[in-house]
Amino acid sequence: MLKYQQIANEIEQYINEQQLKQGDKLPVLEQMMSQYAVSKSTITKALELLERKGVIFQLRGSGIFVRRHNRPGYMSLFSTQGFKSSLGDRVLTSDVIDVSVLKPDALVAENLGIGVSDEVYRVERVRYVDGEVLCHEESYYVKAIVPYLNREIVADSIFDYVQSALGVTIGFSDMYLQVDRLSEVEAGNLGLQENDPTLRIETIFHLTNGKPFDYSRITYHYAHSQFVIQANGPYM
Amino acid sequence: MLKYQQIANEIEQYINEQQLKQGDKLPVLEQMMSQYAVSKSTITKALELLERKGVIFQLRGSGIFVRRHNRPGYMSLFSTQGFKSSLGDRVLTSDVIDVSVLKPDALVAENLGIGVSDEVYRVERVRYVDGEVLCHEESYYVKAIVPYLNREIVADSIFDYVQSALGVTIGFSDMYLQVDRLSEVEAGNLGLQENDPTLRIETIFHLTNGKPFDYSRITYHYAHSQFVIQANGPYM
DNA sequence: TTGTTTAATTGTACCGGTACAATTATACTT
DNA sequence: AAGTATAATTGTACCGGTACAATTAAACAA
Repeated sequence: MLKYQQIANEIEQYINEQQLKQGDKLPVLEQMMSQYAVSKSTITKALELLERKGVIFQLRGSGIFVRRHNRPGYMSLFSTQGFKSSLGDRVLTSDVIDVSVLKPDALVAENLGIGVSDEVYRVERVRYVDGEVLCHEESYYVKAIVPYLNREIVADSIFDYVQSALGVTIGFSDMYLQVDRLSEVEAGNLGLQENDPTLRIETIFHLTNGKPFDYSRITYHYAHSQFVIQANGPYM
Repeated sequence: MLKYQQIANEIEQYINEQQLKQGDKLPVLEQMMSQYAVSKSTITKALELLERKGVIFQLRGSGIFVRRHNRPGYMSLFSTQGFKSSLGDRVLTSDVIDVSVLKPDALVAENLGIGVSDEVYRVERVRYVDGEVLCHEESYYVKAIVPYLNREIVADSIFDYVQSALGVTIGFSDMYLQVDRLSEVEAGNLGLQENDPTLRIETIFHLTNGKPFDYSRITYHYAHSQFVIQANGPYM
């Protein structure tokens, strides 16, 4: 692991351990430099990472402070790798409905940047938080990149598997959000009524080299899905 | 304006002018260094800014490439300053319903980190894109920070005013998303029916020094609001 | 042709430095 | 006490450098 990542983790851990709150001040840069025995730019890089994550904010001439939202029960939309990290002590489970290999339809192929004759894995599952329905997910993985999946892998975290076993790293993703009503079938999946409100999120996940490898459509149960986004500055 | 910001703008402009598409390669770092006559770290900083904005992605050993989503009609959730920038050629207008000074209730005070006896501006408006209802907004500004507002300012962009006239700069914001049904009153505001689906977004905007200055509640018209989020890497 | 090794390309990590602007604390007025 | 100039604190912009890992291209072998 890179130095600046490691340091970022340690600082975040320190904040949690000390139970620092919104506005609390962290040690100054120079102290951190000697504390971790690295150069200024490495510390700066670690802090920048934490700033992007929404953990701290920095104020020139003043110091480095803890930033923290204080609404429990909201999931971060950006725990790109599943929701694991932002769930706290809540338990995430999945019902796997389908894992199969097939040829994508035109829309899926388009979103994955492949041809309709290239194969994809189709995964369908319903996800629960503490036993309550969170969402229904239908996702497609490019088989050339993810050559093998099974129900065990899919029941756990697909992203963990892809990263550790296959050694591919996720680069960036485009998410499309939309509010709509549920169809009859969708309502059945979520234990709701037809025409009930829902949040639909389509996401295209790309590898670091820019190639799409996963296109997923998620419909959220409106009552059990609340999201928080911590945005930074005018430039985001 | 800072060098690296300026350069970031120029590169983005270059991409637009040349109509570069997803995956197209930009000049290599070294060439950019000489092109803009700055050091490597300044170029790096500019590129990092563009990467965060979702304009490019960088691949070590390979080059710098254009990243671009291609779905028209989706607004970026992160044009923190109103939606101006992501609207393209569509026209944003507002009906101002209320601009008044009052004492906040407990909830508003809590979110703004002030007391119930401190004054706030209350602004209520309905916003339209190309004449169609986009959302209903109710927002509260800390009067100590934004000492004056009127209907003209509010009809235009409040954020532009706050930044240019008052010289305060927006630092970061926490957004809370939730899907729900509309109440009768809300439905009236948006020209919809009671119980129709909606996306509610509460946002707390902070200055660079971490102080909240604006708390807003927006309810979106489900048919006219589609959002895109361009997320970066595992660390977001 | 197809795979394999080697070399060139290219962005990133990390170092260490100077200058400076924003904030905060201090000393000094009035 | 209350404002005002002054100095100390502190993060950020920007420079220039070395080392290296990931990618790609070139050379080579089967």
